[in-house]
Amino acid sequence: MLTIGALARKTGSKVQTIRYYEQIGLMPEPGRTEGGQRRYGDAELDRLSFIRHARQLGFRLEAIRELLNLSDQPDKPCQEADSIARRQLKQVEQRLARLEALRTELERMVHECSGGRTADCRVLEVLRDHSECLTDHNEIGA
Amino acid sequence: MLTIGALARKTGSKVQTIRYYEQIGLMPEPGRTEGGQRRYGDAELDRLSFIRHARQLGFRLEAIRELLNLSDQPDKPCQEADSIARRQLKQVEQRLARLEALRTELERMVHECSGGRTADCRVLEVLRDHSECLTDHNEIGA
DNA sequence: CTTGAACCTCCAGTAGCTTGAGGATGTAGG
DNA sequence: CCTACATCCTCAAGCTACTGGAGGTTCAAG
Repeated sequence: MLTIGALARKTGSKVQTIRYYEQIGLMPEPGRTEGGQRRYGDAELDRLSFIRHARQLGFRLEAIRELLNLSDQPDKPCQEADSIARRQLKQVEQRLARLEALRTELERMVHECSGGRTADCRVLEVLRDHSECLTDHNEIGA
Repeated sequence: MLTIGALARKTGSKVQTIRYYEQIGLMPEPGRTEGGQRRYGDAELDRLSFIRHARQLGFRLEAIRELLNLSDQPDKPCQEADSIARRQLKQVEQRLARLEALRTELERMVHECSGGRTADCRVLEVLRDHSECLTDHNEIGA
């Protein structure tokens, strides 16, 4: 039986985050000691690991909730899980493209700022001047 | 003279976002019509473009605030702007690395899910099983 | 039995907006 | 000049995914 702190250490989460997950119904209400402290078993460790891992992969909590529901019903076709992953992949690729453009621009900014005065500084120019923009002007994603 | 809606269209922002920026002091209070509607000139258009662009480059509003303060005092050395950009570049490179690992993992998930039942689905397996994780288990960054 | 780390609940705050209610303004067409 | 209606206004609350703190209790070691 694990305390909440031990569970946090094992999964790399924070204690408050676990309580938050419980609050929003992503983690179940665990057993308690006489004194009211939470105690966790292996099922909860697995579940939280799943959540942690999915979060690190960029899944939103709602998507994770869907995935957890799916994995509770193993006889359903997995199309749904697949499409969630596909959606995720698409978003990741968009973010990558934007970040790569951003890196290029920032590298240029840093290289061209050679320690002059602000008035000559490319860092500010690049941000001021739209025509030098290498990125497309779409939404900034979540 | 631009209405707030026209300014929004020109910069690709939303009307409410512009009002929000005004509220937090990132945009100045503009002139108003007799009836109380906001009217913007070129200075505001430039400033908002700057903000939009910087946001798309991943700068936080606080960093943007710093940059705007800098660009209001063009006689200062630009070291400060440079160091902001450098900080940003470092973060971007970290995010890129994480996202690339993520893409690999998601691609694997999507390719290996061959339309079976949920119980056989790699998407859920990969998320369940830590040993298959290709990403490092660090913080998910903002 | 004491000590101190770890636990508890509840509440507020964070970023960066977004949405909605309920009402006023501005402008184009008739 | 008047009407319609898109756009504007303010204010307030809501969103995601946590994080931090206050103030108090429990647990395990020594």
